Amino acid sequence: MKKNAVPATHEQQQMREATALVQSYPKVPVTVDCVIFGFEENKLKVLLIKSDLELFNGRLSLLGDIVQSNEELDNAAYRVLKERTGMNDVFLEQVRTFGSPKRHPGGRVITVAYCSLLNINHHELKILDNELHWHPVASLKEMAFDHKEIVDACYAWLQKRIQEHPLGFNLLPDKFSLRELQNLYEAILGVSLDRRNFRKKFASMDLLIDIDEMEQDVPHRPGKLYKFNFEKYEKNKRKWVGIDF
Amino acid sequence: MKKNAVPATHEQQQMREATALVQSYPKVPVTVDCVIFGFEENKLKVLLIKSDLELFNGRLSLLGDIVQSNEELDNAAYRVLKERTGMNDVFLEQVRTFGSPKRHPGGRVITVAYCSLLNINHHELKILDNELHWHPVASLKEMAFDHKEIVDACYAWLQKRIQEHPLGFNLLPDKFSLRELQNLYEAILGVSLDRRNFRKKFASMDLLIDIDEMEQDVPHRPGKLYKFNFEKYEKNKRKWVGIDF
DNA sequence: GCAAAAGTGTTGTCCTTACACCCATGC
DNA sequence: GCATGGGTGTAAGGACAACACTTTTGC
Repeated sequence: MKKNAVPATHEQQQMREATALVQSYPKVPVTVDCVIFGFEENKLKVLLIKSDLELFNGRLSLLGDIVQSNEELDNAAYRVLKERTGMNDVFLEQVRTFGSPKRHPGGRVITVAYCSLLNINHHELKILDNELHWHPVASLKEMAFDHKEIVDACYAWLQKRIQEHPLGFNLLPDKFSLRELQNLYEAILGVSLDRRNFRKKFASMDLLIDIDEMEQDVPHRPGKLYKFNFEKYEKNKRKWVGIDF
Repeated sequence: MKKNAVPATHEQQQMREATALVQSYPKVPVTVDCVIFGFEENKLKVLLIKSDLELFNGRLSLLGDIVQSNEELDNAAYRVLKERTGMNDVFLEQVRTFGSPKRHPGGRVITVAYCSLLNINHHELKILDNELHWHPVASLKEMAFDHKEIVDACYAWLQKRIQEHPLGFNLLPDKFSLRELQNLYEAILGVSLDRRNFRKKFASMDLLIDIDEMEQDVPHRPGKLYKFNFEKYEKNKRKWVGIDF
């Protein structure tokens, strides 16, 4: 649509007002921090570096970065993932924003926490700067900033989400045995589950594809391997209504 | 602990580094927006104003404000609530952060969305600036900024949360009938529920206190009034483990 | 007495849980 | 042949869904 002079000027005037308003606001640096979970040796692990800041004396820190001026928050998180693991087709979801004025010793920084799940074996850690490594979640002690609190929040989020959505499969290889799947659930939820009931449960959901292959190189009877049927799940997503508290 | 000169200087040096780092970061204005839900005439409603910005030509907007330099995010949201409803003992929870670079016409503004629940009758709207009013959620059309998207996200959040936690009672008077409670659930979830099963469900939870009062001034047989037993609920919060998707 | 909503039980189905034995493989 | 985990079925109990009639009150 072609604009004539008068409304264009009026619009421009309104834009100037809006811009002036935003420029009058106090500003604060905003970062994203990624809590990247993986599963290895039957343990839930999280990808961490040693903090850059001397102040923290080598304590562990999440992978994070400043959000660039014209960058979507989600994209900033994907960028961090890409830079550190080389992957961009990874599960990622915003969890919560942490903005306590004292959380960063250098001044106020607000951070948006993202949770990400990936299969450790599929992702070579490209960059070993700052001693990038996987750490078992269960044995984390003090961390830099409020990063322990962020990890705890994401872990609680994961525990809840994994019971309601098939996120867990992002942590496993494409092909997995029911034992691996059960180990994953037991490790993340911190419970032990009845093997027969667990298998029955997944059998009744009918979301696992039997690919007619067996485990290799295990020192016992090999188990069958399965894939998760994401298409079928997406089609039949249930709308559950109930009251339960 | 008294510090001697050398470590103090070292610490100060580290602090200067940290501060310099933070000051080098790009900065962006951060706001909070409150999605304040109420329940009236068997409808879920949300508290909105008409946008200040001429650009939006009177479209509806959430209640929000800039986060002050040394303010906790939660406190900023409580402040907004207090300013508009006069109340500070209100349910409030962070839901999600919206940070698309184009969401504000005056430049980039990141906003942290909060969801809040209150009983409309207990809260006189103190300030009727900008035509502060309750609007039925079901009939919301276009809104200013991305506020429709934020309301939708908070509504979805509420639908999910109300099934797992007793949030709904924040929307009702202290004393309520089972009918009112059921109306609330039906309105929020958008379903109709079997009256007998609904009552049995709550009876079996044993979290409603029969206060031995009846409804007044209803043009039909009055129902019993109840209070919700928050203490008992807090004590017996269940740890549920199951897989369901 | 009529309109309007309150209050109340039973039954079948399904899901969950608890539980024990034989089987296939590597060593 | 033994150690290790794979694979399977059943029975009981609890939760949920479906369903209809009587009671109380205001008018």
